Amino acid sequence: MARTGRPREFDRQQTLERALKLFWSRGYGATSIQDLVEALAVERGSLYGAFGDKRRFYLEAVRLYWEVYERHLTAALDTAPVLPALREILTHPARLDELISDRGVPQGCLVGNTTAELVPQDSEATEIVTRSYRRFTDIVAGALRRAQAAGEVTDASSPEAQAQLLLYIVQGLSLVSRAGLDQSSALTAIDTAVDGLRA
Amino acid sequence: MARTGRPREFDRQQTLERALKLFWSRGYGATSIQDLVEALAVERGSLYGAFGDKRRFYLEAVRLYWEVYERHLTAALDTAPVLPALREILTHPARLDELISDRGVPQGCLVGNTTAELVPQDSEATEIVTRSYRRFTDIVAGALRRAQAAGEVTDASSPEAQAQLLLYIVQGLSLVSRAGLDQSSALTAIDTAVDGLRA
DNA sequence: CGACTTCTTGACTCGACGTTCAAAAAGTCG
DNA sequence: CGACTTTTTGAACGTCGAGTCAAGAAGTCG
Repeated sequence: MARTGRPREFDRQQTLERALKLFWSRGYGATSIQDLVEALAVERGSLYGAFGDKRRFYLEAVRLYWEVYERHLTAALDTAPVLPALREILTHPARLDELISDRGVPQGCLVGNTTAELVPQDSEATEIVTRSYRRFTDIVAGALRRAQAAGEVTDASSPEAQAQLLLYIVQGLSLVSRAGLDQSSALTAIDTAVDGLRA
Repeated sequence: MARTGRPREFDRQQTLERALKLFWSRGYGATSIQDLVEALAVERGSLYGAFGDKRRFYLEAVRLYWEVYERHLTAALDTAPVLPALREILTHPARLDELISDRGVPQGCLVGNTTAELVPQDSEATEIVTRSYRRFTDIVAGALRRAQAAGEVTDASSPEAQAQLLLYIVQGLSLVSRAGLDQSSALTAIDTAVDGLRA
């Protein structure tokens, strides 16, 4: 099956990453196709050709966001001890360095933003978000289970309950931070949470 | 100062409350003036006359939302012991019974939704949201301080840090719940959080 | 080269949205 | 009643957004 026809002039992956940044900082509804055309330097028709309509484009960006985040999460928690890694994860709820190397960090977590804007009305978005949350708790619970067995984390609660609580904290922090972050009070709150897990 | 002119035919407060419900369930951007006209049974011009433009209308609804929530919060925490009340608050993050007596509960917390949608772009929304979060932590920290003094809550962390953490948890729970709530796992996570505060 | 396929470009369509406005209606005040 | 004020009503306006499309460009294949 030979590839024929005029070759694409832009890098699809790179364009998707740039679109992700824009969607991330402005949200789905507030980002117009025109904004994307200007920011990505790709004409409307080409975007439609490569990514489908706006909704599909956005959902693909969200999936990419989560893939990157999940890689970071898994890597960070694949070490002992777990609590310092957890603290790091809570401290940088949206630090996807690979994607945001240049500008300042966009606001909040894209999965959380999607939850606020499209869930539950959009069923496909709901599915993506639900799966992402599920993955988060599975990965974190796994790490906590090992840490409980190692005596690092208290077994007063199940790893699943602890992981669920951590999901709430990450998402809450990520959301509330949009309104302006008092770093020191956020850090002491995070320490309070982490200390609560200590055996 | 006599009131003259044609009297208003609709109840401003009641209309504001109904608009609040609509904004709450659909969000700011996704709620059109036409939606409001139909749901409130008030014509466009009358809405503009009574509430100003859409943005002012929405912000007034958010302010009302917070006033009601703050009353509930203050009342709930004005008792000892504090932890059961806190558990209740976490369990019903958006239970404003006065406003939503009929239909099902709209999704999430309106202040949190506003944060995701308008903050930080809209400075007035940012101000309202910031003040609401500040009030929450002040009220909760006050209750926790009394509870620490009474020996009910651990003093391993400051009341302020504990309150900040609780803000994250409430907002995170409220947000994540939009994607579908597994009641039992949410409850055990909440219990994990509350148990972590126990002295 | 010539047929074929895919991508590019930007003008265009079409609907939805927030907002305005003029005329009529319904009160108060003297 | 008649002057005055405010509200009601719904049509109209201008803007903007998502999505389409036709014509041309740039490749591959035989």
